[in-house]
Amino acid sequence: MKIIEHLKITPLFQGLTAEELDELAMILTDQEFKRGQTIFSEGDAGLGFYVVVSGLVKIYKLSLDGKEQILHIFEAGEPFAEAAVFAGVSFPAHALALKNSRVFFFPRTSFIEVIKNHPTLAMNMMAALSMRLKKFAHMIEALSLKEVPGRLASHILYLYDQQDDSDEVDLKIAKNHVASLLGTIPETLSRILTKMQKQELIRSSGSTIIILDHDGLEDLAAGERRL
Amino acid sequence: MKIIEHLKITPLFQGLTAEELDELAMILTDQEFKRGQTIFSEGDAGLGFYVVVSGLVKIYKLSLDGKEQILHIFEAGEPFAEAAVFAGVSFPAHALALKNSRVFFFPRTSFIEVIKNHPTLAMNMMAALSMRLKKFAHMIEALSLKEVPGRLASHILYLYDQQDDSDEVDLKIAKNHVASLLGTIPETLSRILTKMQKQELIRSSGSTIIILDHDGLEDLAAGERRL
DNA sequence: CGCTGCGTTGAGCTTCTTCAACGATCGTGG
DNA sequence: CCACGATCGTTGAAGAAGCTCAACGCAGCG
Repeated sequence: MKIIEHLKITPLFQGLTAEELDELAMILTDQEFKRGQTIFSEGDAGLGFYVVVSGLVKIYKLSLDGKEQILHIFEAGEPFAEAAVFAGVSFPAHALALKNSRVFFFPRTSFIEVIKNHPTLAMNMMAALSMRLKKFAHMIEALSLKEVPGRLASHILYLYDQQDDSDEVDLKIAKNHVASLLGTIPETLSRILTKMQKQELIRSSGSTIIILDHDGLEDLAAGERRL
Repeated sequence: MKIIEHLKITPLFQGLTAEELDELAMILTDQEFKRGQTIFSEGDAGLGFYVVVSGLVKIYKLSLDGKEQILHIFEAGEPFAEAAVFAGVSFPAHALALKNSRVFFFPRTSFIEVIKNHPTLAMNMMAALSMRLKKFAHMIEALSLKEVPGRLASHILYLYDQQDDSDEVDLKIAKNHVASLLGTIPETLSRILTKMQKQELIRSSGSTIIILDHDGLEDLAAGERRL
């Protein structure tokens, strides 16, 4: 698949003319990362941002004693590390490929030149940044106001909305990572999944969750019920 | 003080020409809120964004059982609720005036017209959104990877950096609110402040903290030490 | 076949919250 | 100016939630 084709289906670049897409294609670098490979580390100079073409990328923070908090998991079509470009700072987190991944890299200075002259792109970028902020606000709320069962229920329902149709939801990442995304540890996650099964809220096998009691999960997510 | 004067010293509007500032002045509404008054509530339609002219505004989330998590405290010159404008969604949190406050309100549609034609403003806005994201990422990291003493130490040092010069730091908001900002409750905060005093890390009287042991606080903030 | 990473379960412990009581402070109205 | 209520702040005792440590099963893969 050609570069332009990929750009065309990237939400961030919707509404751009063929010329604008060409301009972007001129400045980007096509990069490959193997599963487990680091894309950048916290503190690295933010010389540009990325768009995932294929694969899966996690953005995460580490504490001194090695505990990990995942901030994002990005799939094909999603940009990441854009904030570093505009804030003009170093990356505030680590990025690692969870699967073999292909990404486009847009160098900071060239991209700024492009975006200055293309209001549509700027509007798209502001919308993308705003959605990120909303997601983060939601995460802060979850971490501070909800207990782990609530966060998990909320996450399962979020996945359900994303992957519409059936009651069968795919976690898409290892339970390990789900724990880190929810701000807890694998042991706690495991225990809570077991409890949820005992209460007939879900059925879990491998990385597939079958939702048995929708309303029950909603109540948990809202904090109106406990396990 | 005239509206234009206020706009001129607002960081978000730095680098704009006099004509651009005039355009902005044309579309804004000048509003006053008394201490304790709600500016908007979670779920309200995001019809525009605000800039604090004077006073103090808190942005916060509430849980069902009434616990509060503060996302931001904004002072003069800072914009808030910009994300709702570009994401085109309802406000994801509540806003309330902590002191009698004056704010400028910029209606969504008019502002979008302006920003489309003024790249400098767009760049400033992207920078502002990016700084917000960075702050949120930091908050998520703190909530998930640090314990309360670490978060408090980190917050004190943050204030210290903001209010340069002396070792005397002003919390600027009630301890109540500090607790909510750090994702904990007043009781816990109080106990930890007491412990920090006993260990000669700080001296606390009212809303003023005197830093006695800088390195000790750094170590706490980094998680290399406990109380 | 054995290794490594993932997942589960149990026991004990730490941290934080909850509940309750009480003192201090501040602003307001009498 | 004082009295009052409201908000804020502190301290104690008990309980809950989640983390640590440890052991073990299981699967995938070289």
